[in-house]
Amino acid sequence: MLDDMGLSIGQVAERTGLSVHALRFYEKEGILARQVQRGPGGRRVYTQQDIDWLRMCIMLRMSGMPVPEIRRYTELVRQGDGNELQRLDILKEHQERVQQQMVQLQECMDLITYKVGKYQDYVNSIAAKAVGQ
Amino acid sequence: MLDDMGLSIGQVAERTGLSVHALRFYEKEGILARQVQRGPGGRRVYTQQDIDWLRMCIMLRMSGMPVPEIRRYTELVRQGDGNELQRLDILKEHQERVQQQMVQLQECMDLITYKVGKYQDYVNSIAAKAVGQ
DNA sequence: GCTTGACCTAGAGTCGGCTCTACTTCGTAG
DNA sequence: CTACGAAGTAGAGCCGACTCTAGGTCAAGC
Repeated sequence: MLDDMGLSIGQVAERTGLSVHALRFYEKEGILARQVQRGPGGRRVYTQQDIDWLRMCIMLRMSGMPVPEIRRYTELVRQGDGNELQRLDILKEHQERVQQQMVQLQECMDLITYKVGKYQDYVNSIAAKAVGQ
Repeated sequence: MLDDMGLSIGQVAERTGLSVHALRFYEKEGILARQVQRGPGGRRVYTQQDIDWLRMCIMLRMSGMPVPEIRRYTELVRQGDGNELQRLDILKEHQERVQQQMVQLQECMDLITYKVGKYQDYVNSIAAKAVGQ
């Protein structure tokens, strides 16, 4: 174990649900807001801030933002103040896509629910017949 | 052009938004409810029913059902009456997954909306300052 | 002093879902 | 008759996002 501010890659994996492989992959892909510190033996030492950032990245990924776009966003954040408008653009664009995704998903859900209803009725009617015999 | 009940693969591609490649791929994967008919020269001839089925498959795919599971469902339908309970199970399970997906997506949306709001405020405040100068 | 386990790197492999290539066969238009 | 376009087949290739392998370092415990 490391001191209370420093977490090993294994601990971060536990806390975020990502695999250690994925964590190294994300770092290589440049989607960590700050350079990960290294401890003795070249081991990665993560902070709570890294975890917070990762959790946001996980949200972005879950909602379908591709890794390269997360990288672009990360780079803006790394560059510091002055590019908030660009960050906002990326987020708004993604928001739009997520919105569309949700609409689509709802349409699918409606169809599935309709079919489930139909099959349920049918199955029930068969069961009723069997009982009524 | 074929007579009014028969559609070529190109026409089906247009009508469904799938590529002709995807249509052949779907057929090879066994996710067409009925064997596609063949016309002169071995060309595929689709019916309106095929299109309807494809549209449903598209919905299932869009909502994340993997091809092998669509195939399982398709096989049940092809087998005909008597397995409605199994079909219902597949649909219900998928419904559950879609439901979870929607919840997750909503969570992501909430975070994104929160961030967009924050950045918007910030950007507005900068703009206001610039005007006020 | 040897094993174990968590970590390191570089790079190869996997998986799903198409997408594309190469080559052939038609039917129609010029 | 030649060319074109749309179709056919079999199978290779691609892309994204991991995931895993091989081979190595190092500290702690037996």
